[in-house]
Amino acid sequence: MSTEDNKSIPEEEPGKRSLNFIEEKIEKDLNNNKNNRQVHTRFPPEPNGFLHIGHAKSIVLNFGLAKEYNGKCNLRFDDTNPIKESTEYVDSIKEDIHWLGYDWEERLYYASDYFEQLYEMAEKLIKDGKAFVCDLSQDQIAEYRGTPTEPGIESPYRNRSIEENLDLFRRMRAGEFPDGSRMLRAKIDMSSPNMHLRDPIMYRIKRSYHHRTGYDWCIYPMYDFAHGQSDYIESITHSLCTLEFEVHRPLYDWFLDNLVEEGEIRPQQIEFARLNLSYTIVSKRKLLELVENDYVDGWDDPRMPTISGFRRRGYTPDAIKNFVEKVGIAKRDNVIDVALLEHSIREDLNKKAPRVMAVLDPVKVIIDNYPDDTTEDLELVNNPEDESMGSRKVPFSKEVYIEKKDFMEDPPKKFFRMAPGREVRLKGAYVVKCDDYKKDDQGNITEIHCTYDPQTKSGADTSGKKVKGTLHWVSAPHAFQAEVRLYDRLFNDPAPSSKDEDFKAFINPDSLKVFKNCYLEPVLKDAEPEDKFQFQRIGYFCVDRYSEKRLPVFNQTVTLKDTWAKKEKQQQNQKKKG
RNA sequence: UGUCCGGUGGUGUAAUGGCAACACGUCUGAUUUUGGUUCAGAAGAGUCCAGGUUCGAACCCUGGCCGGACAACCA
Repeated sequence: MSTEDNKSIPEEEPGKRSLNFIEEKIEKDLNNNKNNRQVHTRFPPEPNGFLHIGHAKSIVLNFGLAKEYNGKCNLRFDDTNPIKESTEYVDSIKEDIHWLGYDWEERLYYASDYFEQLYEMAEKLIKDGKAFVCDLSQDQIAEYRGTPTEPGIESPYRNRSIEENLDLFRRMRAGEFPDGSRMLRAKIDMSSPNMHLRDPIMYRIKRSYHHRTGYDWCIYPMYDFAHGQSDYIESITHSLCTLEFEVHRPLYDWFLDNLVEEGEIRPQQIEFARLNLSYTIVSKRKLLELVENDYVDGWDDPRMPTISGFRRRGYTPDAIKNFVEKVGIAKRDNVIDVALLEHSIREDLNKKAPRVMAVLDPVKVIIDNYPDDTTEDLELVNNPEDESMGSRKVPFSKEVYIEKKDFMEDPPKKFFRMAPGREVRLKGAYVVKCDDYKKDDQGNITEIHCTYDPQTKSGADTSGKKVKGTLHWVSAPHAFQAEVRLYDRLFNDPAPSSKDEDFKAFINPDSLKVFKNCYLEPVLKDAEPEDKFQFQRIGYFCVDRYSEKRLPVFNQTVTLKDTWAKKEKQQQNQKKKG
């Protein structure tokens, strides 16, 4: 560094993107030969709910950093509160992480694996005079703790002898005292401006079945006494968590100061901002509320911002990972525009999803000059973005269905679709002209009559005709019926959880629309659950996870971008205002 | 009226003492047998404010202002 006199212009390194603040910190540690130049992270979920998009950020960060720096990332379940945790959640979490494409190899751990070691550490602190058994009630504890602006006062039990503390703590473990009657506290500083340092609770008595240790324990460590030491036990070098744990860091360090042995790897906690998404809630507690009160169809409802919800909705792991990478890592509070998520899935599916035709809200079109008993097998490409995806045969006949929305009796001038006297192309087939239509008593269009121009056959057009609009369609006799579910955002408000009102007041009543009589082209009969398609001109769809062959169900992942719909909407809004 | 952490286009993220960049979104236009994709382009911040240091400050210093976190035997 000292010989850097000639200010050489820094070489442009095109492959090197700018580092986020955590990567910078890691590289600094690496340069200082800290932790034997190892990088070891962990993803530490509590198994008390399903993983959501916010966890995806943490997963991508922790596993991604390990990969980037040739290190390892553990999966550790932070299971120190048995009353909220269960193996159902453990299983779902493991499945979601694997689905995203990450692997903890043989490093699957549980904080409950360390209960015995944690207990030993607690005894050590007692013996060192740094922890004591306190008999204060819950209310008294709160009272003695003070407030953020006023210091607390010391517990009358704070100065028990080491022998008495040790005896009492052992008897706590042995089950001699009722739940809540005593606890073990760290002896730190009741007047600290940091609330977390005011003799924090280390252990509480709680008789409850634990999903892994059963009834072996009746005392359980608190998060603060478990997390840092678990990191230490696993030789974690960089312990990443979200901003709300920033105030816990002095306590994290205090325990480590008193427990870490010479020469051992000492983990450091680094905090980053959690991910917030507009129009959605990312809070396990609130998501649980939606599930328990049947606002949604379980944790994996396609409207849920859970990993399993996105999966059922048709999102891909790549889209989620790309999204999270685009969002970045920093320390300021943020709200990500849900449009960025939608952009990520469209970007991915545009490359991967085969195109098919499906009519969601059908109206019949009869091509009067087309022969009665003829079926043509038309060849359509599966994906114009990727020739290697080949092509397929699509049957065409005298009667087809098109979308009701694609016909207007009296269209505005920029409407490029079917209308009386107008010509449009049926995608991959012919140009047809609308001659006539029928209506029922309520004025609904029931039938549209057209003539086709045989010269305009797709790929062999000799007519030289240019038409503005191209419609998707399915041949009526060949179509099969399916249910299609359209999803919209679950909440109407851009920030449903930041208001004084109950977040449930912002639930969008139209977040799910079910179309039961949709007609799909024949290839879709063979589709398997989770298969993904682009329904041309509509959006991306996938076969529902629980779909059955008898009556298949397709979920809309996301719409195609639709500049026509956008213009319509803007005009409507202007009319309302004007 | 405490401690800690943050304030850069509408949103998110860069620039680490040297021309404020990239992505999403928005708006034009072209291409298109998907009103998709693709392509070309535009608008939009002078970096919360005020001082200071410096030839030069988004970046360093001082003081404000604004926002967030913290008072569960939750994590």
